[in-house]
Amino acid sequence: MPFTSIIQSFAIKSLSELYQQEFSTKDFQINGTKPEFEGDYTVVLFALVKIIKKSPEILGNELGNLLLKNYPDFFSSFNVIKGFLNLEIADKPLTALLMEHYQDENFGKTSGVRGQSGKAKRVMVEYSSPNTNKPLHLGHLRNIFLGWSVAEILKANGNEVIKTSIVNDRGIHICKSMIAWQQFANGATPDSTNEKGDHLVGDYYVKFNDEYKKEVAELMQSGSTKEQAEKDAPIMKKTQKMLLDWEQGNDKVIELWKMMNSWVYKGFEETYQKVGIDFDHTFYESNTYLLGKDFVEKGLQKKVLFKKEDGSVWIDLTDKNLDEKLVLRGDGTSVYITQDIGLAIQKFEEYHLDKSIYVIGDEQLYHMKVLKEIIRKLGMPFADNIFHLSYGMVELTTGKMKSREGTVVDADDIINEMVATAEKHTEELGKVNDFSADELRDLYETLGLGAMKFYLLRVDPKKRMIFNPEESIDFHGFTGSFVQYTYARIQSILRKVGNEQSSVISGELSVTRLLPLERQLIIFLEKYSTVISEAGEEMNPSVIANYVFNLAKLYNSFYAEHSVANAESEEKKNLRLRLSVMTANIIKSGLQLMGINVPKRM
RNA sequence: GGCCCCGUAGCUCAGUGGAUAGAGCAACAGCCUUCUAAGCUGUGGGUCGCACGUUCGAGUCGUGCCGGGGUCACCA
Repeated sequence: MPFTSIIQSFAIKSLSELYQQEFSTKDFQINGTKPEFEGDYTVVLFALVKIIKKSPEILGNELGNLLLKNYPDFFSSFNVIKGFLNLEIADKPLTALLMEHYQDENFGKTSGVRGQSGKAKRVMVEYSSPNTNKPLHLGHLRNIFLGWSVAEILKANGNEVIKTSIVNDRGIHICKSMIAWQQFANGATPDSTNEKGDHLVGDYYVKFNDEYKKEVAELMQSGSTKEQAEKDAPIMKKTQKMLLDWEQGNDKVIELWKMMNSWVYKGFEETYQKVGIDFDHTFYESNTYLLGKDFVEKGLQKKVLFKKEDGSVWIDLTDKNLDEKLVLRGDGTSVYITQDIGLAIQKFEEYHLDKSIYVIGDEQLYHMKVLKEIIRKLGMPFADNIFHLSYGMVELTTGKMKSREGTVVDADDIINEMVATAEKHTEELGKVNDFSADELRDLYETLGLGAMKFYLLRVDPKKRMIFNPEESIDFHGFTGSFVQYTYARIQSILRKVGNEQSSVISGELSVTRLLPLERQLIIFLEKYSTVISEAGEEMNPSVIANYVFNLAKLYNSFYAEHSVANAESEEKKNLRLRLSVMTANIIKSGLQLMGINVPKRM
């Protein structure tokens, strides 16, 4: 049980003893004590004043005295300032915590499935969800790292998690790349051009738009209106024809489609592997896009949906401030939301989910609200367990990224750049000159990817972020590298004392008096379980990023102040070694929840 | 225009209704013959967009306004 919960239950018991009535956790709160005051935890007394009708000073002193008397092993002292009862934890529970958990690599995590208090047990997290007409960019990376990390955090909270992606592999935009390739590529393939497949296909998507613009301009010059020109442009007509051919299963078109998509998948897979993320299952839109139609039929029967004269089907959500929304075209073909309805339901039915999470940008908030509302109106009991984990767009200092205009930060480019920057920094410092080529490559990737993932995850997901391509991502300060560096430092100490495996630190802890930085560190380490559950509750990896950074900072202060290997006594050395091992374990564990590895040396 | 999100130091961001609002970057001043200086210590820098309101107490909650963004397609 976390310290705050322990203190809370102690306080409840002592309060009941003092004032002969029942108290609950809602009657008062426990905070960490502000650094400028003496103590570790603070009971905020104001709320109790109303219940007990005594001044905060009297109340605080009565409670403090009784807590000290009832739990002399747990508390060592207290003070009351204004409405705050500050409690200092005794050294004993702190050293006991250290003894018990310093080697525990799963400290703070919940093992097994958690069943209490209605928490979801079986959770699907959908992320990445790319289109197959262009390569991944920086915005996708935010999505991917966020989704992957949230999945790991939910696992650490005791949930069973299924990671999925839906690949948008059909539709007019795919046909654009295909047409442009037919027209301009002269049969170029990834092999013949030595280009990554997703980039090759993306090039022809851009090429399509160039050509399209050109044709529209020409038509307008010979007298067409803009609107008419956009309809008449030959390349657009060919593309629309191709989409129809695809839907009718035209062999040649399907063959081309399969070939180009396979290039893209190979390219995506390469990128996923490089950044170390994975999926348990992948859905393809070409398999799911017809799914929703049955439910539209059902909705019509139930009178949840209605048909207009032209045959198009709609849902009226004006009561929810969401307007009317089209769910099926007049010609009976699906729109975006039709297939989403089908897949959303299929997910729950096939996987028996307790919760279905979609990691999608906040531009689709409206869409996801509508989706949820439609499913609710269709009478599906799980509608409330659909959760849109929305995140802000990544923008550039020069404005939005637009793949059609080529103003995107390409995922592969930025990854390579980060790894290269890590290499440059490492060479300048010259601390690992004895590493083999393989070890160096691993280290550069650990550092480069670590910096990038930390950068994208350290901010609250719902905030949009602005990336300046001129300034590369930092390796100092509030960064992945800083945290990794702290880990490497600790490994260095352990190597020095011959305990690299961290398993042969011996001796009981008999230290009677902890120094301020030592106790601060232990108390901070203890918070880790609370941090994991908060991150899970909020589905927010930045909670972990902030914690792990502050832990590293605290350890570095401790490191500068006190020697571990040459401590003033054997007892102190023992204590500090354990403290270091536990810090390293938690850094490693926390970074792993963000998909970041730790280096032994850097 | 309707609905949704954001507004905290020069910049990027933290801050479960609680004490004198905190980090990082940038600037300045110190610290490597002692466990990795990708580090540590210190200094300067704030009308928490504005105004009312709720409360013992508001950066945090409510209402209104101002500024920025998103969205409201028979696109995906």
